Amino acid sequence: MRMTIGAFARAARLSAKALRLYDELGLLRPATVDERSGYRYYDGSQLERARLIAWLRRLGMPLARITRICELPAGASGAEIAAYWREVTAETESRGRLAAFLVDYLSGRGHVMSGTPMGVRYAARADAGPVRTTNEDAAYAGGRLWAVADGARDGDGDRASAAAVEAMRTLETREIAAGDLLNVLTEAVADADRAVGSTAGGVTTLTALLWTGPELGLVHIGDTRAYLLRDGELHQITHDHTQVQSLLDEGRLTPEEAESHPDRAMLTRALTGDGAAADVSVLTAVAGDRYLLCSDGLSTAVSVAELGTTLRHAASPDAAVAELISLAHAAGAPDNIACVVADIVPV
Amino acid sequence: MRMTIGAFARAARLSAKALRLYDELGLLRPATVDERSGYRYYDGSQLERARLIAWLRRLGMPLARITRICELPAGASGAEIAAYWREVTAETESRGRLAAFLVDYLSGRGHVMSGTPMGVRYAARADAGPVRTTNEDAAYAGGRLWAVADGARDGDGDRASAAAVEAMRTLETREIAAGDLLNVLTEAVADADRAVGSTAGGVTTLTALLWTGPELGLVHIGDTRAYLLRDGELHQITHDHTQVQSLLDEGRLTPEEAESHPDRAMLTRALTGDGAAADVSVLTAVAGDRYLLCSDGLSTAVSVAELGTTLRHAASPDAAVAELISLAHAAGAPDNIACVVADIVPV
DNA sequence: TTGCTCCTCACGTCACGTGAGGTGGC
DNA sequence: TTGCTCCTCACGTCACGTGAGGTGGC
Repeated sequence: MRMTIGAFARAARLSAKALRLYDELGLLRPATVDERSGYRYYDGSQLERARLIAWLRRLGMPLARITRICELPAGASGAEIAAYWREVTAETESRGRLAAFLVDYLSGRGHVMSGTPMGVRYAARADAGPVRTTNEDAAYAGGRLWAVADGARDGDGDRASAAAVEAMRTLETREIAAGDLLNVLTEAVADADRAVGSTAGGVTTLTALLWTGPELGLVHIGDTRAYLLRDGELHQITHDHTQVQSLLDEGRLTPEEAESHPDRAMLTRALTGDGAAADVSVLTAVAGDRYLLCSDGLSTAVSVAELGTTLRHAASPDAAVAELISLAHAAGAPDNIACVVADIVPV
Repeated sequence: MRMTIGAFARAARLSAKALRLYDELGLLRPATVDERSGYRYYDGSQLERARLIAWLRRLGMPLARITRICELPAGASGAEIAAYWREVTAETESRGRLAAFLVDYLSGRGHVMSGTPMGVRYAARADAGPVRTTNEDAAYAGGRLWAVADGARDGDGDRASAAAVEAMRTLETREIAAGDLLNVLTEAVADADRAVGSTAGGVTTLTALLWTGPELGLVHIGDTRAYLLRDGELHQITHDHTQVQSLLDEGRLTPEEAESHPDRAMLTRALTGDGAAADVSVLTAVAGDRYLLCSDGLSTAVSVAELGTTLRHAASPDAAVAELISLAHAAGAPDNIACVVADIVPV
């Protein structure tokens, strides 16, 4: 069935202008072109391809990628489209995190109290545990930066976690302009990710806090965690990047099922060296706050209730870290444990 | 603090080229411009605005909209950004539905069986129920189209549901090219939405099936439902667009809590006359399939188990419709009921 | 013959990136 | 004085939309 460009455009729901462009690019050539007049004639059998192109354009796919997909057999092209859409979703999610942060930041602005000047006290420990002889966990606490990282057991995990924490340590001395905290943290994570990439295939989680006055920057990727004890109540302030947490979020798993899930440790995000998608946010600290950063070696061995009790009663960060690690040992924790406790105190 | 364009660009994480454009557009003017050399000088206090612009650009917001947001006070600008992001999310979701459909379609292509030629048998009824005297529900069944619609009780609901179904009826006679079913359905929903818009503020749900050979187009928006009985098993093939369903999906509600939720009828999507976001998909019918379309008047009064039993045992679509409606009456259903049953039969 | 459709330029949109070629400031 | 930075064009990118001005086909 011979169709003019106009008829074909209407049937395929594309503009004539677009069809002329696709002809020029070689993406969709007319069946015949009249030599004298230059009129393009399409065949009805070309409609299927034209409609696929129209759909993919509506998805926002660039023409270069559409060209590649059109070369593929039907089964493979479906997989390619699914892959494209996963990319779009991932990118939208990462922009969504930025949007959420911005909204928070703009609504909270102006609330900054002059308040009492505050200082910090802190303690850190990375423990190989009673069972393992190697330590893939890293912990660090300094005047401004507190961090834990948990390297994957297979491969170069110990070096990956150490490299990530080491990269973050440049933040200890870096000057940070007001309002630039989020940018600085994002850059630091990118640096840490590159540092991880330079190990031989190492993978690690990272959870870190950066103290800059009442503002406290939080960076998080993987299943290490940050908790805040404020006014006697313990809050988990990070969200695990694990398969199990995703299933929980979607309501496809109950908390009880999650605890005994065989793939409990399967991460959905981590520092791998090829582009980090960490959560980055900014909190406002209050004198009296006590922060806990820890690897899953602690959070799976010790219940939230016990974490809370210990943090409430420990006299100092040092004491808290020591007690938490002996609690984990008492529970028979087979895994490495990284643990940092930091207090915000009036000065 | 006076800064050159280069220093300011580095601090704000924008390019010098971008800053020159923003100057020209009036979005971000330099504090001073040297008359002789044309050099731009910025003040440190302008960094906050520059950083906000940089963040919004990273979100993908057009400069025109950024300009409007920069005029707003901090609180209002947060709300505006949240509104923008909701738009982005809604648009991405609608593209995501298209992507999912495309992937399905391309993986399923080639599976089309030559098989036995198939015909259809169908019955429809819209019942005012024993309690109500008005009927906001509409039901229709013809040789190709089967549809139910449930108008909102306040306002022009009866006319809205009738208008939506009436608009869809043009599909009964419309010629549909192979592979064009999705486009045709999308257009028909847009027409139905416009028809609803021409009633005085009416709002309605719509669930419809269009029979075109082994392919069966499905259109769905709101809390009317479609079920499929195949091989003795009943499947719900639509997903309610209600608040309660969203809470269920997010795992914030158990199925038991959902049943007694006070806002059970609160819709998240419907035909309102200002742009429809209906789910559109294509199924492949099999001889022996029995389809049920119904309004919530039936699905809330009669359990899924009873629906299944009735559909399994009824000898004909007519008998099934009659039995389902008397079951609903027996359960004391106070609401209107729209109900369509259609069979795919070998000929 | 009259519309309608088709053709090819060519410019506009959007928000820049990336030179080219020249000058100002320390 | 030597680099470095700044300036203004100007073109390229992406996928078209929208004319202008002219011609082909029934």
